Amino acid sequence: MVTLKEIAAEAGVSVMTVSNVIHHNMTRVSPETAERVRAIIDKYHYVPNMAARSLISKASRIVALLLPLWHATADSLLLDPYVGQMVGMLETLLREKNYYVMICSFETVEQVLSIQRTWQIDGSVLIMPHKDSITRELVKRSVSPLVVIDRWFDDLPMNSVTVDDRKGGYLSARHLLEKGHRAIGFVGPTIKTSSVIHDRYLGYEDALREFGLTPNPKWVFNKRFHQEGGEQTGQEIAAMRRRPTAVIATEDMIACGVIRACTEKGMSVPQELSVIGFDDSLPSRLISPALTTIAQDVRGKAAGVVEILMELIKDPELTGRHIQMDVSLVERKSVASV
Amino acid sequence: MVTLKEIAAEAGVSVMTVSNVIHHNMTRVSPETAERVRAIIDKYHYVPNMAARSLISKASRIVALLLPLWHATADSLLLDPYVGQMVGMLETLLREKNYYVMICSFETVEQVLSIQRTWQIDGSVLIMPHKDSITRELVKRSVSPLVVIDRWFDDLPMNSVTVDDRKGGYLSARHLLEKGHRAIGFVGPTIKTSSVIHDRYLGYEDALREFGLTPNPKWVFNKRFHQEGGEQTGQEIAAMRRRPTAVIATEDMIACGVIRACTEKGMSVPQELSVIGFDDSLPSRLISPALTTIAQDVRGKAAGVVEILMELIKDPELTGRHIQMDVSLVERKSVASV
DNA sequence: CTGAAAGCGCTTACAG
DNA sequence: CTGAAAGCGCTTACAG
Repeated sequence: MVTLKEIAAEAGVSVMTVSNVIHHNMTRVSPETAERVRAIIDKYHYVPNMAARSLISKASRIVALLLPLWHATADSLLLDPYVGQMVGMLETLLREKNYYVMICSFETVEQVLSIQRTWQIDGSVLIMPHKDSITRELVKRSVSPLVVIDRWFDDLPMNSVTVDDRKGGYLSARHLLEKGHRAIGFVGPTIKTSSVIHDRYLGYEDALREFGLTPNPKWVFNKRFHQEGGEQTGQEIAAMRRRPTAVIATEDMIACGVIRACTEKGMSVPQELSVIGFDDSLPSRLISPALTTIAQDVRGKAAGVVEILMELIKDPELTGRHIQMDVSLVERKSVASV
Repeated sequence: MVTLKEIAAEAGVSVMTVSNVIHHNMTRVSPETAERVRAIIDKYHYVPNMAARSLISKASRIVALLLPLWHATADSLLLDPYVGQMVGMLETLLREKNYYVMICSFETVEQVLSIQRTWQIDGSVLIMPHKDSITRELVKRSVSPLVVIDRWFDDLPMNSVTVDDRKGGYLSARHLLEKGHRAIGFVGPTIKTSSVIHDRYLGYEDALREFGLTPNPKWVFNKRFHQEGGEQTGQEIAAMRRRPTAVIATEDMIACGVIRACTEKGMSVPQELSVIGFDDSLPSRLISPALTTIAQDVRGKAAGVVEILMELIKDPELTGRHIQMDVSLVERKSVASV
């Protein structure tokens, strides 16, 4: 590894001068010296030692992407196509801003704080917050600027990018209502623990109310995650005497599971059961019938996160930044008219 | 941030002594002193400054996961479910070994070298190598121990974890032959640039040969990536006068695309066209019919990568470590007998 | 068992 | 325009 000192020696100047050339402080170096130094820098492909810089600046140019370890899924959150997409987008955008990206799965807030302090992390992004209690604690205790994705608490000073979940729930339910459905179910994880799911449920209620309806509790399926949860629900629906004619799912994977299970039980989708997903993730275009779903702008969300993060890094006192992204219905083939 | 110096001051000892306590050099500290120091360390939740450590040790405890930017897909490789899974597994395993994980998408080898040097990266993993030429250059020039996934060059000193691709190709073709198929196509990206695809193709040839057959060039579809490539191919197949009765794809997403396009053109899968994928990734269980595919042990691969990496970090002179993982056929519903 | 000194590679005031 | 000095937080020999 070539160091500033060696470059300085070869150029016959002080390390200070080399440093000034690197930082383009050209008022402090004569053009001739600068050029001579620059040639040597290029010759050795000199790159600065980030550890040394970090030690002085008390910063690191590292952004930590925080991924809660979810006990329900033994494996990393990165298995989720939405998470993969989000991480990929964030990495791309952050690299453009000359930040490095560390991925950190974690179980406890203490672990996060350790990482933030040991590396003097410049900024953190919480992706797929699981339990609200942990998210709240992290918001309060994070020692680096933090942007939370998909969660917002009114009563806490925080920074966040969310999606209009209530509108998402509303749009999907209304779409079904307009197609003539009246028996509309709701499939998702427990409503209690997550405000996101709760908001989508509220939107679903809103739409029903507009048509003078209320949710039928028998058709509200909770505590169901991912594909397995969807399949379980699909089997239950297939076995019902009085079935819903349509369901909305809080996640594409759940919708896929419902469709698979119902299809296997001999029901036809969408003729006998219409299904709407949420996320517009990869699988929604892969399955047949292609899934009608609520699309969120992942690239836009990532851009919002990076924008807020850059502001926070400049001014850590800032707080209360909240970007709420719009959602839209993507009509494909999993909904029929009645 | 609490520093060693502050801890030392409060304990009334030298920084050296605190350092020894932290590193469990208990022969160099009296038990009483150690305990007193430890209490203060705990009280302040002291964590070492990695930048300072890195500066001295010329190491970083950072492993870089290198993701080539593939121009075909504008977005990051992390969109690929296999990549997400691999990154997630590697992160989990590396964290257990007290390494931190940086994700680095890159276009040029120079970019990788810069990152490795600027952070004094301890080890690197190349995921989803795209062009063999870039992979070879990286193998030659990497300034940190490098493990390549899914690619091996006999003529280069390198370290790698691969999958028995030839066997994978063989298994899928033989499965179809045993089900009575004789008109078997092959769908994948260009064979030329990638040894992986080439090996799968060779395995496909092997199986055909056992049955006295040779590939029909009209049914070998190249230059096709991901779902779009699959759909394109599916449309071509649907439009053919003489169609294959089955195809093997080099990637689940391609298989999904073929199935979708053929289904939309009114063909039924598997009755009119049997399809086998490769990877056993998420979508294979999501689509209907569920995809028969070649499964690879991603967790095992990740474990192999970490194992080799740890050896290399201990002894950078080591080379030629190559783990080849077995593959197996996962039978689901996308293959019919003729 | 304990500590003073030197130094990792860089930047930040401060002098000239 | 250029440089000598101090110091970021830690560890590594070396003394006592």
